[in-house]
Amino acid sequence: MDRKWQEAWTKARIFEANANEQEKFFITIPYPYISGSLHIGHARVVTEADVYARFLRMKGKNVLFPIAFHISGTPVLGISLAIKNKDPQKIDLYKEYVRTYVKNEEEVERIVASFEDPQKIVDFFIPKMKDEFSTLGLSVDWRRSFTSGDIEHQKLVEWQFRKYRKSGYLVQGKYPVLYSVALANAVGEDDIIDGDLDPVEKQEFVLVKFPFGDQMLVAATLRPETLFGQTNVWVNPDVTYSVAQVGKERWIASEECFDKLILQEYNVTKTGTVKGRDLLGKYCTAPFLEKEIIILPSKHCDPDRGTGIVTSVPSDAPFDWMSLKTLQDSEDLCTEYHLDHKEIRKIQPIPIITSKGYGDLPAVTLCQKQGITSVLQKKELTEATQEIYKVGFHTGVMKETCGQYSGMATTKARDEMKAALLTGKKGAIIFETSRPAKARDGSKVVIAVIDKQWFLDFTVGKWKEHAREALKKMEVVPEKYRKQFEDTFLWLDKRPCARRRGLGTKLPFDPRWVIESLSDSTIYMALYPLCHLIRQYKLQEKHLTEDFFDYVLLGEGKADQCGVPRKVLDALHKEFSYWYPFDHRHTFAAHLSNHLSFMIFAHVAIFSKHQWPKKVTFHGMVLSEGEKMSKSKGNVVTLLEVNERYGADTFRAFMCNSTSVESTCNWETAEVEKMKNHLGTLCRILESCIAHRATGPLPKSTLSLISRVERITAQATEKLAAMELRDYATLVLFELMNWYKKGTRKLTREDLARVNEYILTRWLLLLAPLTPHLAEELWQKAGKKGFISIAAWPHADISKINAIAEYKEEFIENIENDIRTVCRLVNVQPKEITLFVADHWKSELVSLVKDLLKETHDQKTIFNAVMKTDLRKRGEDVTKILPALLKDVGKIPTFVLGQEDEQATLHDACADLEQTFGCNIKIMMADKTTEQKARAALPGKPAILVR
RNA sequence: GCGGACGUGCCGGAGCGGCCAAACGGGACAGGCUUAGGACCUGUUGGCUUAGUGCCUGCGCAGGUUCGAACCCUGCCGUCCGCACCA
Repeated sequence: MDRKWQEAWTKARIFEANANEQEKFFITIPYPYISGSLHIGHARVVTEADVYARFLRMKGKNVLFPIAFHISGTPVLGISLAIKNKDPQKIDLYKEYVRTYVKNEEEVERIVASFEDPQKIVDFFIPKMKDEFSTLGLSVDWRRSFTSGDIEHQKLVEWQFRKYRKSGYLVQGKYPVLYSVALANAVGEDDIIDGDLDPVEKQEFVLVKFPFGDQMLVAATLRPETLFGQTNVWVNPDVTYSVAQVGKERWIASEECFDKLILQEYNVTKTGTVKGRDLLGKYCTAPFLEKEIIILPSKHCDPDRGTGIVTSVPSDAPFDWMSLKTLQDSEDLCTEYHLDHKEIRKIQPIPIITSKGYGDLPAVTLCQKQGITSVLQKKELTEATQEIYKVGFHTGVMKETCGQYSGMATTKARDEMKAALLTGKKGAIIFETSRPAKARDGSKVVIAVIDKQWFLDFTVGKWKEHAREALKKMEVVPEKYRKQFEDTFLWLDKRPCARRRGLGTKLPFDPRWVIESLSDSTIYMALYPLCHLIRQYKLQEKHLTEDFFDYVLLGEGKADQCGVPRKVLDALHKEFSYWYPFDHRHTFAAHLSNHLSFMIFAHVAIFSKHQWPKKVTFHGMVLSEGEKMSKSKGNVVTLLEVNERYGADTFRAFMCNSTSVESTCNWETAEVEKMKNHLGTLCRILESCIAHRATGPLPKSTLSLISRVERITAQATEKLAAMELRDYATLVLFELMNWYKKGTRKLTREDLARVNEYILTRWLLLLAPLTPHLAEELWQKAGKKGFISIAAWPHADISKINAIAEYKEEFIENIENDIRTVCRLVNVQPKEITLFVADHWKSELVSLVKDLLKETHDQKTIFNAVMKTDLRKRGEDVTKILPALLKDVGKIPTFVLGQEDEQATLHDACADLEQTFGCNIKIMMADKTTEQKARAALPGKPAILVR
């Protein structure tokens, strides 16, 4: 059934939107990146956008909902490289993908082999992705689809970057990246073994230079603020260090270190070596202290970490403290290294930082506390180091031993001391990975500094100011994300925007660089109004010049210079002006700090104010059976599976009904099955409505049902307009059904048929955005003309909303429940039930109190006010009732019907109640009986006597 | 570390100062319908309470503000998300 309607829609082209006189609505979602089969994560955003788009279309808007595809970046390239390199895993994986579409094994082989060419991957998967998306029943205008590799897109991006450059937003500079020497390339998280599980970060070490004769001993530290506590320098006695000319200086450091420095834009010439052992016992000059300190042995200096030389701060570094202690406690060890044991024993830790609860010598204190007695307790030492770092760094204050930095917070001292080292040429910077890491080919990952990296500099000029202005005017749903935008805008600084590899658009003025994939996808929505027309008019690459885009998008520039007839340009400009800006972008919340923010920046950089984004909405993530979807867990649910097992409507209904748009959706097969089941029931009910219809006046007993239907219509409309899809779905899938069942239970066949006639169209229309296939099918079965997908959204007849009728129904229901409670408590099968309607004066009292409550909740005030009226005559009773009433205002009925109406309502329901309880039911006025029980009656709560 | 969000019944999840023992959905239990199963219908599903439509306890934990708090404030505990060159 799904396929049938999808084809019918395509054939009738009802979702192809063109500029016209109608009010437009242009909704977009992030174009998906090709990565094999689409799964329910991809499907969430499009489904939600589609429900909304369908609603607005039915509301009479000219809705454009397009989808394009993103192919930029390294992943697609990575696939083709892997296949070129005959990577068996990747080949198998892609064979499997292809097999889902192609049955002939030879053909599968041929297709996968062709993937050596990345374009072939794109060519193969794009149509499949469109098909897979289509199985969801999307109301997408596919004519306007393109990929980020298409020439139209590339030309647009080139135009965008030329604009950036003219505005001074593009700058060049040095930049550290994760790098593999063997691959001679930068590597991303995906390229690193376990890069996703244990991310590799870039750490900045400060190199500290120790004058040592005419050379410099170079140590590396993460904590320059501790340098006043230096007592000695550690070198590894078993390591042979290198000596190298670095600029005008001669440095001593590990060979590995120099290799890294070479990659980090240092001018290094290795000139010789020196054994660690030979440095022991000698002295070098410590920066800040400006005095000689001794060089001592430590086997824990790793030549592949920093420089392989470590400056020792035993007061704050547990490793240093234990190393020092080992040496001090062992005369033999000193003798082995030809050190004067007495001298070594004189070395004392220097207190430098006071931090909460650790005293002056946190390393000493903590080692004692944790029972650390040996340098070999590596794990404990590392933990202790981290703890001191955390506490010392965030709560610490520099002591009087720290010269001009005394009294300063450690965080501040750190920055200032680092700066002092750098400006005084006593220090430098080296980048290290936060953990040892290997690329997928096994090669070591280090950090390289790229020179002349292109950046987008968000801090230039009024860029941020404009972005904030755009944000201010933009609708953000949920509103709580606005603050997150503001915060993001604050820390956005310079962003590298080009790489040396990957698919995408080349920088027009520096074609060695490819524009990075998040930077090339910030204004592509501007192509949706145009792309199919550019193709229709057969415009070529040579036409898509700066002038072309200037004119079509901005209405400025020299229109005659691009070789496109003015008429065509005007047609394009007109279409563009009609649609742009987009009215709504629906996105994953995780995209906020990058894609969405860049999108806003790009728009304010390129477009004028009236073309800035109008609205952004966010959805939550999708879990599968309570867990993140991943191939390794095997819980990825593809759209192909969804289509096979459940069909589009079940998917849509589940997705929208299971959770609110902004929350996490948990896909649980058992729950989805239930939804499928429910839709089956719903379908049967609607079919019986179709089969059994008649025109004619509706009986009085359906007043409340009609009221509810109208109310639900109004609510559904409201919820949809606010994109509160869960509430909408619950209303039309469940509430409407429940009220229908309840409200039609006791109707005659004839009345039922009339209700059916009334409700059927309404119900189908309300369902149409959510379950379009089901709605379309039943619409046709009911003999309605045209597609329900483009039928007019129903108006709620507010005048039929009858709160009193609804209340009366609840009133009777409450009585039923109360009678049941009483019967259960008394434990009798009732033979006769008497209902006593409360006295007239009680209605007066409750009405009065209800009014008074609008003003105050103060018991005294209310009591006094009541006593001023005629009710004073009932003073004693009032004193009894009032406190109870005020204690729980829930007891006060929504409407005070009054004695007459209450009695009449009970009379109307009497027959039903008698049937329900299988006994005779008497209704009496409480003031017309001597029965004690009757005195308990309250408005809305008749007293009940069971016999 | 920085920034943000969340914590409600057997479960998913509403509620965002009074109408809350808590919408809606699901599960479980009991009954009806049925050859049976499914579907469907009815009732029950925190504790106490056998003349009663009530009372008590309860919305992560501990306090506070208020006539009144799941909802506001403070602290604590726990869970999740984002932090850029990655799509």
